[in-house]
Amino acid sequence: MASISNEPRPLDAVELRAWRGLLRAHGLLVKRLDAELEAEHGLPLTSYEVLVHLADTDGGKMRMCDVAESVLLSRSGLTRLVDRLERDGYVERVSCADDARGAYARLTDAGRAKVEAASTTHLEGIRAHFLAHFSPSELALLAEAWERVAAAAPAPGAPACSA
Amino acid sequence: MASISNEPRPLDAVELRAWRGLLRAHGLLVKRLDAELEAEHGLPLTSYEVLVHLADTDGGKMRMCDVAESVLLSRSGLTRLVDRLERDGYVERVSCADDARGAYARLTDAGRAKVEAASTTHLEGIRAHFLAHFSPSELALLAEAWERVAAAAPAPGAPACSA
DNA sequence: CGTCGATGATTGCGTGTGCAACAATGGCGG
DNA sequence: CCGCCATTGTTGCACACGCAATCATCGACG
Repeated sequence: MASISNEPRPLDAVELRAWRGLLRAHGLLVKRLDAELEAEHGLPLTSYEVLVHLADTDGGKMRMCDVAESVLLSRSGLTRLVDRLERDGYVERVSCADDARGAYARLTDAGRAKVEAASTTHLEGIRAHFLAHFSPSELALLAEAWERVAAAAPAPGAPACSA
Repeated sequence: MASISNEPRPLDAVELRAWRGLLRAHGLLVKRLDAELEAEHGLPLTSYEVLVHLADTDGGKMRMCDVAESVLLSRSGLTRLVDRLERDGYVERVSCADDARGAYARLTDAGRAKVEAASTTHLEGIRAHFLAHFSPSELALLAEAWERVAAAAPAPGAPACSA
């Protein structure tokens, strides 16, 4: 790419639309998907995200800090969130044998049922509100690009606890 | 794996990476840019967004509800945010003559100076962490796509007060 | 001209989240 | 083996935000 000077020239129109569009589209999408999930399943989007990440693993359990990194939450934030999920019976904490400090969040049967039920409508929402606006080749491009972005933006200070 | 019949087919790998990548990239980007802005100018990203939108208008003033819609905040949220910006001397409230209910948020000289100073580093951040990972044609594609997404996801219930 | 529903802005309250502090444990070097 | 620092998870506190209620005002209709 053209070497960028530190000159603060403003963004051109396309750059501006690409950036602000990201902010706006993301905000609208998340708000909408969260509202749908909340309305149809009484489940906030962040809670759903946690359950999905757990469901994607063998045994449906993950270390707390790994979950936190996966959903971009602070450890304290995840503690409270798992408190709520545990109260609702969707996950349970299990201590792990090899590290007495650590704790797993493990999906319960109810939690797995919940996430499967919620997935149905959530996936429809993602398709309708997001995927529908991109061609397959555009999606492939996006998938690649996000990885470039994420790779260049490491989670601050933490290469994750299970690195 | 549980055999589910009425479940819509799950996202394929590309769709999944496109969607989760959006969530993750957005989260990382916003966190990083917010941290930079906070560190170098003591200005949270949301506050900066408000100031920028004001600076983009003639006279540097906007109706409160328009600002709220622009930055995807609730009216109450914006009220508090403008409270803080006013306390810091970056904006001031001015009542408008033609609608006694309404109020403008108007950029002060200090606010304009602040947003210009912050823009310098913020634009660098956007270029370095976001724009740098896309080619010009990809940016053009994104700009278009976000508008399709946003057009299909109207702000719930409100076509904006100054529509 | 008076009334009524709609709209703009603010406030009370509840909630979700991050930061800093803490206790418990792991892992490493002396 | 012991001491020292890093890491994990939790808790206290503060803060930003949304929702619902409220007040003032606008616009329209009879």
